Amino acid sequence: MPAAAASITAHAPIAPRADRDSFTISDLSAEFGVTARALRFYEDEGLIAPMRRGTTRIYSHRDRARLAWILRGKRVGFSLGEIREMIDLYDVGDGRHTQRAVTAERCRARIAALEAQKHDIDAAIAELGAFVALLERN
Amino acid sequence: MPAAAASITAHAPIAPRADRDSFTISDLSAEFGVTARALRFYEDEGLIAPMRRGTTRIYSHRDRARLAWILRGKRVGFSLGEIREMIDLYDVGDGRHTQRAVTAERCRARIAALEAQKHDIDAAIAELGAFVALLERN
DNA sequence: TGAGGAGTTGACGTTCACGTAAAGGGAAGC
DNA sequence: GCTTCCCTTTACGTGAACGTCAACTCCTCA
Repeated sequence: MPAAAASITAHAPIAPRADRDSFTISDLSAEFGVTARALRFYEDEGLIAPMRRGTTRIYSHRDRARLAWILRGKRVGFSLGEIREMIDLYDVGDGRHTQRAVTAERCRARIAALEAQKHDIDAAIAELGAFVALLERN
Repeated sequence: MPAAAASITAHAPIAPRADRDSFTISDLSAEFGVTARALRFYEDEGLIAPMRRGTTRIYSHRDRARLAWILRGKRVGFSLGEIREMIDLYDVGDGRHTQRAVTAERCRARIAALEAQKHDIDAAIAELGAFVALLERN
């Protein structure tokens, strides 16, 4: 990842944890409630690439923020392949103008899909709420 | 399914299609963009139970509305097992009082999970939107 | 009447996202 | 030195949600 690249990790909405500047695999698996196996799997799939001290993985704040983004992507229904695509979009964000236009268009498509998903969720909430009201009306 | 049971199919938000009163498996697979194999799979999993004329499946309006609910449940991230659970909740909605209280509580838990998911989606939309703005700023 | 199309039931294959077991390295503490 | 952890890789297993044949039956229509 080029140093000057616009990166999703620069805007991740998690607390920066200023108390330390690197994390082990078990730190992050405990903090985010995922297994170490999952983190290694994400690395195999090219979603994250921590530094190594020998063979041991050392996660930076950027890695930690990226992990937060990955997990949120999963929660909103993206596959790991889709999440990797979006990470790649961010990482090429400093490319040429036409490339950036394509990237922006794909982001907008993602946003539209998320809006549609919100609509589905609102419908599901409304239906469940009506059912609860029906259950409690007596 | 008891005749007097409160049913999700009574509130499904799809157009009732008054022009006909039953559907074949290929009707529904075409209308909803799923394969016939998927519909048979949902039946194997106890999510839907169309009538039969001989061996051929005949789907009613209730079946069609139920299918719409199943697919929306999938879109918002529920597994087929969870969707079946929720359908079962609806189907026992006319049970005893304590049973209804449990059902309502589980529905509220579902609603809370959906609200959290909406929050994740809003965060993802905001982040993608900020990134698009960054791409187009120049 | 026979060819085609829509439907059916198995049975096995596939992808995704990991879990799990095997086998071992390196450092800390007794 | 020995044990105990934490970490590593490699490799195979697993559950969910179907896809993909294969081998039928039934209906219809030229």
